[in-house]
Amino acid sequence: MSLTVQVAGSAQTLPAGTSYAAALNNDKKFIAALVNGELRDLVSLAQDGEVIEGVELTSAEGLSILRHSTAHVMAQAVQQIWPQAHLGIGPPISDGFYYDFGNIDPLTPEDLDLVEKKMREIVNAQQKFSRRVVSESQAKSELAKEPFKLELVSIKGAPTDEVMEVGGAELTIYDNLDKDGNLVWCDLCRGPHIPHTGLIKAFKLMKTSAAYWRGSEKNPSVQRIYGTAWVTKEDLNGYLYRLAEAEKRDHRKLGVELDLFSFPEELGSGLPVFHPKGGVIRRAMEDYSRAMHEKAGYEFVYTPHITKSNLFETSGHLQWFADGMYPPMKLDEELNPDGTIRKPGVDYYLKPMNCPFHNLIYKSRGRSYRELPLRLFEFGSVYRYEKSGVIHGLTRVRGMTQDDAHIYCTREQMAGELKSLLDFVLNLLRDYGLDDFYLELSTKNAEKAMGSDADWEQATQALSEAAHASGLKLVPDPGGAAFYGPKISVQVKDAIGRTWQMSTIQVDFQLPQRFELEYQANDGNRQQPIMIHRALFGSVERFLGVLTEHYAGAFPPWLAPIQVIGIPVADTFNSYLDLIGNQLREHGVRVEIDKSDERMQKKIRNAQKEKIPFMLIAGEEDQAKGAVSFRYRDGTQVNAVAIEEAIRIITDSIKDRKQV
RNA sequence: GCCGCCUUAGCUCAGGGGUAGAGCAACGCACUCGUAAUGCGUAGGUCUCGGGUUCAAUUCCCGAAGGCGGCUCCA
Repeated sequence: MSLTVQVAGSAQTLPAGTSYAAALNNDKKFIAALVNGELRDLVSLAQDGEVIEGVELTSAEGLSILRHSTAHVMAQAVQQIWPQAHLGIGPPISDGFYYDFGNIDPLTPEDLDLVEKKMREIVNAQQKFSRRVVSESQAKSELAKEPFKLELVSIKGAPTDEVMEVGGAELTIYDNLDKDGNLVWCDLCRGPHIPHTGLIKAFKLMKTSAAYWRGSEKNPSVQRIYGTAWVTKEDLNGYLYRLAEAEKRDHRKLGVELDLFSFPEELGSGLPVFHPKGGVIRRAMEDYSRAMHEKAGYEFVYTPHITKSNLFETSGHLQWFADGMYPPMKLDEELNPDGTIRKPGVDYYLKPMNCPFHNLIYKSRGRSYRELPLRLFEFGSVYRYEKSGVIHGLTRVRGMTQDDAHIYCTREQMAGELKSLLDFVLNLLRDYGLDDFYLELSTKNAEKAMGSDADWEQATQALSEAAHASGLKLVPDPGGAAFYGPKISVQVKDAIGRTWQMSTIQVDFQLPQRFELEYQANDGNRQQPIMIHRALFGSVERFLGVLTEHYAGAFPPWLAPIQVIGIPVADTFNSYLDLIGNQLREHGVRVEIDKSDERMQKKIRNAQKEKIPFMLIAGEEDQAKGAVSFRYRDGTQVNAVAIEEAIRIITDSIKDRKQV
């Protein structure tokens, strides 16, 4: 009997019992097969009618398989060292893999070295990965000592994609066999795997941490070990180099080095202060944002940072968001001499969101349909009581300023408003130098939502249409919405490919109801407006943090704290540079002249470390020609530029918000 | 909030039961120089904070605060 299959696009007839490896000509570059769109081991047997393609180690799928197999090697090593350790799950992740273990003490860096050493032995032993289909009862008896695996076997009925140990039609165990075919170790796993461990040429264990079993706080903790694996040592080194580069961009580090901001311990966790240089950047960002909002028809409002609790009762925040709020301040309580309450106090809360305040502005008088859309904008400071473990530099803080606006419009206006809003958002982000985006659509979380399904449906639909109209990639985020409505968030990729959630646009039918917002329609009836919540920076703090990392601290001139530094070849040229500096200042340029006692070389080094966009160097030759010499941050120099030309170059780059 | 690790001068880091060191930065003096570090000198620390053990704690133990890496969560 023979099989007819498609191999790499061409029809072939093969004898029954042919493995995928053989079907693929035993080509060593393949480490797995893609069969009818599903990944399989090479040693599995081809079936009639299948469409077969080879998977190379260097492909995305190949790398995932390599990393998954490396996770198995690590688990084997861990169990060889600590036999009592229970196996959790061990999937590949971007750039690497992890494996979770129960019943094991937290690992030290020395422990990791030990595991790595054991892993090398396993790799050198070239163990084969051998797949074996088992029945549920067989699996349960073989895995009697693995409580987590038993749990996975019993949830197999409802397989989830993220648990790759089980899933698909059958349960499988992968045996690791030594050169003589003896069983060394085995693990419940869906597979596929690389043919043998010898293919693992470059790996490294990166870090350990605790994690919750199956991702839920309610479950027990497991110890997670993260590792990375690559096809070659060069790839591994390249990855480690990229990590080191990313670390150099860390805004927390640059914030200190460039004297931009700090987190004084005295203030408490997650509460930043901005130093003068950080303040310049922040003001430049905010000023430009204000100007653009003004042009786009927004009106500016101001609201206080605290309020009596009834506002947040009306808005529903105390019902749905209390965990994220600072506890209340109780004021004005009066007691009788016996200690009983004579006059109850009032709770005041720091505000976690600006929307209720803007609603009060809307409600301050009757509104006409002629006023809609009404766009209220505020740089609003909000405070959220974030759990201590989640605070992270400027990207996750407890006190922040949102560039927050609320748009009140009619149902008919909503779709158009959303489209133009998305356009406005993306253009503004581009002006700040971010131009690689995708969108995420966060929809209703059944456990944490108020309002009718129909309203949610309509709001989600409108957002979805606006998103599609933008032409950007749209990723669904089921259950990710806030309690009052669905949202689109703009995910921004930075210069080294990391994504950040920045802007959010949310449609809200609920708060207008809860606040009983109204407008008078052209037919004289009273109607309820729809509210759109939106923030472009997300928070000014986070945006500044992301920009710092995006630019690695080398801000474009329009944002740079010091735009130009004058460096004299010797101090006799100080006054000549002062002349140029004063002209630049008249154009509003932030310029300093370095008149310190240092040598010129040292001044250049200092300016370089401060990442100042323009160094203007002047000595005898320049002065004689009425010129200056440019040095840029990348080391290039342009000598003998006439003063007028120099001023034009600098002011143009600032005006155009160009990077230099 | 959970798990682990960390906290010594402004920064980066040595050190270690008998109250401390380096480099850079700061300050002073000399040097006046053409594209990433001139030389010499001076000053700077309740060793994060609070308890405990000890004749003696910055060092060992406990707790807190802050930080870092994850988990969970999120602008």
